[in-house]
Amino acid sequence: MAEDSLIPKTYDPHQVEEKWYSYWMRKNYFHTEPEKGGEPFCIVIPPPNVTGNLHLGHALDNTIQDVLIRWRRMQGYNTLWMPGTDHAGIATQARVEEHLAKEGLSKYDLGREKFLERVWAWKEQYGGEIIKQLKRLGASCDWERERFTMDEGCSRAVREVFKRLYEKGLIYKGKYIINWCPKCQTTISDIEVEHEDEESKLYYVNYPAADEGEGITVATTRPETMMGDSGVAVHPDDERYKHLIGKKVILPLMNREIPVVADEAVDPSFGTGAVKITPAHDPADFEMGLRHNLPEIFVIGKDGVLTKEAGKYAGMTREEARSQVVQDLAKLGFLVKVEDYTHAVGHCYRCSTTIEPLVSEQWFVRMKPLAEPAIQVVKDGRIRFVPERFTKIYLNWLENIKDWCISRQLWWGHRIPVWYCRDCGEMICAVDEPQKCTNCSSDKLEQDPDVLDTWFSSALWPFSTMGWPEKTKELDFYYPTSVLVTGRDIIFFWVARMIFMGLEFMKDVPFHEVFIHGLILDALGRKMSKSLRNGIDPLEVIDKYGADTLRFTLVTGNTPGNDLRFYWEKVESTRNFANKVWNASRFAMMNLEDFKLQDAVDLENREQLELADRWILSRLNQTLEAVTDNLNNYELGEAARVLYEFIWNEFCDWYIELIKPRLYGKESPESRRVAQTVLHHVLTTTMEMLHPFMPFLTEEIWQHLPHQGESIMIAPWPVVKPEQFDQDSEKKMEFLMEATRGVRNMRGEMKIHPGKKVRCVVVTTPEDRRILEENKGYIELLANCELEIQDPGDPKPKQAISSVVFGTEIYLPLSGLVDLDKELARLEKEIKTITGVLERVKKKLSNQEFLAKAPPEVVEKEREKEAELEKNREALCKRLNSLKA
RNA sequence: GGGCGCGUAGCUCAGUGGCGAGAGCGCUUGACUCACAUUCAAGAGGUCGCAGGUUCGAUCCCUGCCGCGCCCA
Repeated sequence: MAEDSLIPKTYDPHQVEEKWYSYWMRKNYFHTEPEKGGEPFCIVIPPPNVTGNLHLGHALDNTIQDVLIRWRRMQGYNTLWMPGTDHAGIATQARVEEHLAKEGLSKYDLGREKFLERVWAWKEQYGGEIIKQLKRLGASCDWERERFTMDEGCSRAVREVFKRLYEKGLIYKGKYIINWCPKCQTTISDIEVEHEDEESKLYYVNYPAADEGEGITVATTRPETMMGDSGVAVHPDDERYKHLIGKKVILPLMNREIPVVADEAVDPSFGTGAVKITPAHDPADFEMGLRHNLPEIFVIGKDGVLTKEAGKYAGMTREEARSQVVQDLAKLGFLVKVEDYTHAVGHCYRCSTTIEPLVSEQWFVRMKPLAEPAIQVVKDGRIRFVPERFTKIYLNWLENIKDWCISRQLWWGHRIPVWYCRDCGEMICAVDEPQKCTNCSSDKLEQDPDVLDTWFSSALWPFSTMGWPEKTKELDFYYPTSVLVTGRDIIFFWVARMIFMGLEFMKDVPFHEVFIHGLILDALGRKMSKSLRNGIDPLEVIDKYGADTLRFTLVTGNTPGNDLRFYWEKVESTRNFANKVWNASRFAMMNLEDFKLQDAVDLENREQLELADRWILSRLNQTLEAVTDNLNNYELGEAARVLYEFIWNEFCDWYIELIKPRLYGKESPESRRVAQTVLHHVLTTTMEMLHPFMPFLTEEIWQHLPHQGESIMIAPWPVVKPEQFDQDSEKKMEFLMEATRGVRNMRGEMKIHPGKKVRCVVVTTPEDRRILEENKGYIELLANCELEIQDPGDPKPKQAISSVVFGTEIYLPLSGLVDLDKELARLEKEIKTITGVLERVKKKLSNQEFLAKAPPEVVEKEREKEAELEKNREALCKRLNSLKA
């Protein structure tokens, strides 16, 4: 039969995926309009870097989104998944610069305009790549609506937002200390600095008194900045130094007089309790400098090299200067001592270069007023984090927020919409380029050279993609979006910023829920990174195993918010699952060749259903209920697990095996028709449930089965049929399955060849006897045996091994083969374990407090357990005694 | 220093105020049974990190400790 069939024996994802994705695109299923009706369900994609490549983190993030989107679409929601890409300022510019460097060119050789042309060309060339990769993954985004953070609409939103914030006084330009990356040659914001502990030294340096009195010894980790010192600070309450406050000391090497000041920020327990103040090169010192009116002396330039202000150290790198300064201090006798010291040093998140704090003129967003409402909406529950624990991380950050430095010394990005008049110095902020100075009407205007932090534009993503500041029907219908799905690494970068921007400009939250997932780690539990070269290319996984397998692998065994290790073994076992589904369906297709939808019997007519039918329908409904509940709670991994177990264990291992005789026509045509109907119904429903997770495989199968409609992806999500829940059938089946296992177990123990049919003798209670008489065929089929039901009084076979299942005794007579001693030992062991459990149950049931305080159903359950265990133990003991006799 | 998470089978991980605590992989035994050897059947393997507490009952809730990881300062 199989040989005749055109359906391959193993599932081959390759042609299938291509075929169905283009079919879906052709049918325009991903696209939606507000007018389509239905409740809105909307997700905006976290826009990946336009010139980047898909990595496993994206694969996970987008699989989750696609599962939710496909599920809600099937449920009948008006479902919009808004796709797009991010211009990723620093990353993209750096890549193009690297590329230019290979031609021996720098961006300065080209000039700003030509350079930007090159970046756009680069974007055109590589920009589509990641979108193609998302399509390979099966992402059902509304591609007609694809956006890019630098396209006209989004750019306009950026300028509009800037202007409104500027006019409100929430954006300002100021001279402050910022984080400078000497390699990237730009500022970066506080959260873009990564702190790493480094083994370093703590240098104790003596600053002699100016007036022949007592000097002071300061401790510092950065002696190379001391040429920029403009003071020494001690804690005001520090008894050791009280008498020195207000006095002057001499800055060694520079011979400059600097004051000793008192400041609360000094930690008396650090070093000597006295610290040097370098306002131009340390954030804390900068603040102190302001408080005490100390000058900022720039000794390190933007190239990371010491400046003229540093005297003889000018031209050295920071590292060179440090060792030279230390040498000189030692030679001149100022160096008191050096200690080993470990402390956190800031590095650029992109290039890992040590950050240099610098004072410079930059643009900032005033955060306090924006943070306030963003805190409130989360506290009020108008935005909910899943898992909940991320709420605290979010709140904690916003409650301690500092102003956001938004200017970047890059060329690629949204240029700051501010112009300066060369004639009168007027500063003009405008959405569209102004022609004349608003103050003196001069036309000599020059735009600010800097661009905005990339996250400034991504913060607007939920509404800029829908046409803001225009009042569009999309904004009206889909905003606020339903849920944001993202990794926990960008809660601060992105999630928080979208929330305050949304509240400020849309007067409403950008989304109702934030679903945070963990990171994908390698098999050793390390983050995947370029430098470790431990990254896995999702496309490689798709090529080798198919997109469905990758998706299912990423989703299973993943609990919300927790990291996930990537194992090829896990991919393989998921591939096996896909193949299992394929083959179960293949079996169904082969046995439904003559089956049409109109042939289906009415499943509501329960009379014609066999026990196995009623059982699988009941299990199907339990599964559907569990899958739906889990999806509702963002427990995607659990939903997938439930499906996996239902399909493999219950549907394949038991139901399909049980209906084979009926399908092969060994029973009545009516029975065959019923089995076909149930098989078709269960498989179709299961494929529908599995579709959000494995869209390609399920579409392929669904299309092969008798079906109604054009595609599984627009089929309605199945609904629970309460009348199909069937406790009684489940209980009976459980008994029959356990009995089957009992026989199989005995066969295994006696090493009876699976092909050999054996005779078994069963002794049971009257009520179980009825169940057995009606359904013993199930056991006979699946354990390859013949059951002979005996009356309790009849003599039991001596030469036999036995098994007790829910009080029913099953004997496998084997004259001459049974090792009596072994059998006795086996029985004794079994009795011992049962007795142990039984004792615990009895103890519980004799505890008055348990009976009084435990819920009745728990007590009832314990009673049932007691009865069953008693029954089993009694049977086992009787058997033991009869063998001994 | 503060916060968060994790610690369950050899490995990777699920799980629940009431179970003889589960899965996948790995391991042992047997079978190429007409959907599937990417399979089927049977089996071994656990002090649920440690110590207290709450409770009729704790692997689960609380406290402390130990170990690992992450985030923030």
